[in-house]
Amino acid sequence: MRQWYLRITDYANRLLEGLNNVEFSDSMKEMQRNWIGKSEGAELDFDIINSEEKIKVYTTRPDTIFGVDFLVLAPEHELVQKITAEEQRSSINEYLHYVKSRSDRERISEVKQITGCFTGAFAINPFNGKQIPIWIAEYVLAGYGTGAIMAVPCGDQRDFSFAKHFHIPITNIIGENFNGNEANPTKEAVLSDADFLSGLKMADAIKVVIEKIEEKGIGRRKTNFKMRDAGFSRQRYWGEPFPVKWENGTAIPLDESQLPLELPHVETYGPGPEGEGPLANIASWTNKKLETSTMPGFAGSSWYFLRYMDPKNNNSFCDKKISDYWGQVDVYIGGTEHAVGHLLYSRMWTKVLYDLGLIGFDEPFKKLVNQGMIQGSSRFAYRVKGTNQFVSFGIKNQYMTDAIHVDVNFVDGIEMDVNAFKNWKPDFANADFILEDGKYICGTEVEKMSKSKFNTVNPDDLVDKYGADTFRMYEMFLGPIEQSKPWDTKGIEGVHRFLRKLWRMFFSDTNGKIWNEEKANDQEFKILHKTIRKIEADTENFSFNTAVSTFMVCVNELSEINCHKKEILDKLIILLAPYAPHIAEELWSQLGNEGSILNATFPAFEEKYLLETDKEYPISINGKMRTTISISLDANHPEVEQIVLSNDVVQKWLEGKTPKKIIFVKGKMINVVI
RNA sequence: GCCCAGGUGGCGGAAUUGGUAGACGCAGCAGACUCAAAAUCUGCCGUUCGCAAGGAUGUGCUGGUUCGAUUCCAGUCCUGGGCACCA
Repeated sequence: MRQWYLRITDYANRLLEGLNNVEFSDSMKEMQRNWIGKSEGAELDFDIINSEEKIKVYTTRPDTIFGVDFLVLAPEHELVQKITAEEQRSSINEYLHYVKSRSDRERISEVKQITGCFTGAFAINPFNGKQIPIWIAEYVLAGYGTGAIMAVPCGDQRDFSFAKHFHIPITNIIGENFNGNEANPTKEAVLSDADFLSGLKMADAIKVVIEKIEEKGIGRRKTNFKMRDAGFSRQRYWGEPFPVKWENGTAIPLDESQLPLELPHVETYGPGPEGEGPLANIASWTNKKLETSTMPGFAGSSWYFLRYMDPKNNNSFCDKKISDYWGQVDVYIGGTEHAVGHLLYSRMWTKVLYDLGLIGFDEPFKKLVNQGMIQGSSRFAYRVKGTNQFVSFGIKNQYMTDAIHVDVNFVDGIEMDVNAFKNWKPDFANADFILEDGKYICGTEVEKMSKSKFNTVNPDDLVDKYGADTFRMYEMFLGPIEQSKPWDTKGIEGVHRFLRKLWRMFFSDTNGKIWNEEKANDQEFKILHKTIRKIEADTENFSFNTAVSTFMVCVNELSEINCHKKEILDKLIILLAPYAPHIAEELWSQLGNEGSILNATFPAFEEKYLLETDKEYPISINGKMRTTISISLDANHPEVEQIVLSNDVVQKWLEGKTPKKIIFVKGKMINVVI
């Protein structure tokens, strides 16, 4: 069946280069780089004895040309039949039959198995005229490079194993760097017994050989990519239809006036007569000779963000003036599972649209944030083999046991409620338990949340109990957004207490309203502006866990000095609104403010409230912190030295000696070196 | 095997360019309030020696650079993730 392909390989290099201009995580960039799989090397032609044909090999290590002991073709290579010698033909055919019988799965899973077959033909090393045997083997892939390699057993482990297995003599070109027991893939060794390359370091020899190859006209510098073109048709109904019709085997694009092409109504979604998509069953469709495959899911997902900018436009996918205005997506949040799919395709489409002049940027997403997964923390009980007896975690090693997932909802921390366990499933009704210290302790493991692992926690239950704000803030408080971490329901109390404490700054349980309209003092402004600065920075950095802790510190500090002033509280709850929107909105209204807090102006940070005249300097003796001294920030080095040396603690450590040196970093620290 | 990220208290984690390690929270311990409970509040909380003051030690491990290293460098171990006969 004919299939459509997206020629993404044409963009391989630009997709690679473009990674330098986007803010993706290192691991995300690495995944894309691996997938694109750029490698630089050379193609090299080998003549074949008694044949007009040449074998083109691809190598990243042309420096090892004098260590070539054989060539290997992929079994699917087009020259295999042509060059095979008569006396080898039956063996070769047998091997080809064997390869064909093996599924991809087997080929991948039995990687270590060495198989191959000699063709009976010989090639000639273009540099020294040496005759080298030509083999075929399934470890060489038809789809990569030229489907043929030059094998250098002293430098490549697969080649080495192959040579050993088939008793092919090994040439050593790296002297004592090769020990005869395994290949050494180094580039640092100095070449020997390698003609004009002898004495050169391998890494340097690469360039020399490539120049020589091009000069002799027997090959060329060549870059290869692992990435393949992407299959772009699906034999399904749901998907954008291709605006293409077929005339005598030629695909003709529909005229723009015939667009948009919409999916026809169908009664059933069964496949077409010859395995095509469901559209092949629709006469009104096939009569027009329209393409019956549809596009895959990543077609639409590659450019939807552009359509969002201009969703009602009937003339174009998105007016350029509008995409110029909105520009790239500033922040894209998603999982790593899209690394080599959607995120690569949409980068390519954006480049295509940019090349066509239809948009003004060639990377879709400026910044990508991969949120971590909230994992489950599973609990296990240990059943003694062949019994209905369960042994506590700490003493389970005295028995042969099977671990069984236990529902986390009847385990408090790690202590299991044995009665709840008995009632859980009929099988366990008569279970008995071997306890430690009167308790049944469970084993734990962090895994994906999954019903089958009984480690799921239902957010709705928690929202019912604590409210959406608490739940939302606790999720943020758990840790850095990019990190996966296990859910721990116990910790949610802390965030809940914080919100209650916040509420008590406005209303007392006994006296009702306690917030007031008094003027705030410098100390209160200092606390507020310290908070504004930190919240602004943390929010921009997606450091939500530290932002939540900043709110806690702020409320702790304001409570300590009994601040209930609207002037301060107004600003605080505006900061809080993105983190705990419900309570912030409610308090905003309770404070008598007009309208929604969402329309309030974000408070401006003012440095002046944080200016200090003194600094509590840490004083180190030989790099170890011993005490602190409060010193004016204006003090210069000699003044500081005098203050420090007259300090009792410093005097004690000096033991009458004179310090060798006093290091003073203004506004930071002081270190006395004895 | 190759590549990437990461190893900090009982736990989740903090430490913005090398400058007071452990912020904030959970759990725990002791206490206040209460008939009691809940709620709230106070104190302690890396390890270790010490009644205390204070000292020693401490960011996976071994070295190095530095007045000073969780932070930089080299090596090594472990965990998580990705890729994998890609020549």
